Amino acid sequence: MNPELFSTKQRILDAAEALFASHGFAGASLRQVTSNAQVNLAAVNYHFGSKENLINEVLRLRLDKLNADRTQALQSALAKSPTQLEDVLGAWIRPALAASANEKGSTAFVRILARTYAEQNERLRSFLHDNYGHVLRDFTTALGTLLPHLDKQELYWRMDIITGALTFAMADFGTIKRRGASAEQHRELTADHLIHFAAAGLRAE
Amino acid sequence: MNPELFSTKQRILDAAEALFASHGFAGASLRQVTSNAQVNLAAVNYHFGSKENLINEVLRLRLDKLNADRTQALQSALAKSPTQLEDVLGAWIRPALAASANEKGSTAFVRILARTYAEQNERLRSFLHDNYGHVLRDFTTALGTLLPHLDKQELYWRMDIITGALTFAMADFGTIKRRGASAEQHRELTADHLIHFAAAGLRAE
DNA sequence: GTCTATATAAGGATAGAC
DNA sequence: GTCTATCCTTATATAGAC
Repeated sequence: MNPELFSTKQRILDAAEALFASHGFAGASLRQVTSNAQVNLAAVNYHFGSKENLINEVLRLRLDKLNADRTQALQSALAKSPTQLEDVLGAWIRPALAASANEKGSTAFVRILARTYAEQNERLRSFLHDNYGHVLRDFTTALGTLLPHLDKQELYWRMDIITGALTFAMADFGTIKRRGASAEQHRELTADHLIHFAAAGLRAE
Repeated sequence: MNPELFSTKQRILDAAEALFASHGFAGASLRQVTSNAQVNLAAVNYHFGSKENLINEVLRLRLDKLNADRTQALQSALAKSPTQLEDVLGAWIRPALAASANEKGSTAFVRILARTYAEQNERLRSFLHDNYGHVLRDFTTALGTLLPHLDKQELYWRMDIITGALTFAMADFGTIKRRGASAEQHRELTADHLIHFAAAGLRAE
């Protein structure tokens, strides 16, 4: 439980996150991971038991934080009176985009997240559902009071659309070039565009 | 060049598409592919040369068709007078969703497509760009004449958002349950929701 | 074109010394 | 907790018979 930043365990997590992001879970070998982490191959099994366990740990750490950030942002948005649609959307969108800039400024985690959807791995999917399910419900409830003309089913449809666009944007999959903007500026711009677009889509009859 | 449906080559392509979709490029082995295709292991190298070539073939076949379908649908939308925003959006969205229902009714190809984005593999990325680049330009140009209040940069932003949501929907990543609807009905419903949402987002100031 | 058999490499995991 | 060495499996690819 020692939170030192450069422990063997932490170095493995960092290296695994980067490699999983760029090569996928199956495409990144434990040999690559331990080599990049500059630890011994056997250390993975010692600290995590198996590769699959390592994958779960990498995801869990990031998801816990994203969930907490979103929940807190939602509470802030709801505390304001009157609550603005754009603020609720921002509470959903901005923490997710911020997660794309971890302490190393990489987009590792979010590419992993997008990849997790693509994996269609049932274990990972239910893992995500367990982590995200109640947060999505809270947001949809909040949106429902702001958009009384939409029934619950319609709200879920639109949140699905928004989350799809967001996930795509998180992983920087788009074709938009950053030009001169810094990563932070680009992220701000992306969030603004997403919120603006999504708000219009949600307000549609 | 024999287009018989059950040739060794075709069976390999079909099996590869299904397995790549469910396990990823790295996660699906040629042994699995040839086993499912009920052909000999060596047949892959005989017909495709290497695994990477097989991957490219699987993608290329589907992309060629999607490109052609989108281009034709765009021309139909532009032929109508006056051209409707919803029609142009439909020409972008519907062929993509239709591609998710190949002759076997599976969603294999689109999961592969989503996965390709996630792979961040430069070879695959440029492959996609070469196949999609000019089609995206044509659509953006068409949208520009319908939405004169948006400059080109803004149009690309919004197309990025729409395409993100679409890619997500293609792969059926969302949380929406189909309930009683058939796959076809669900696809129609998804297209309608996407077009409706996207049109509102595009029309926003 | 399709097969068997195999070369060769890389992968996950573990045993056991330190 | 960390190392070396190694087991065992799986992988891609190819050689050569048919």
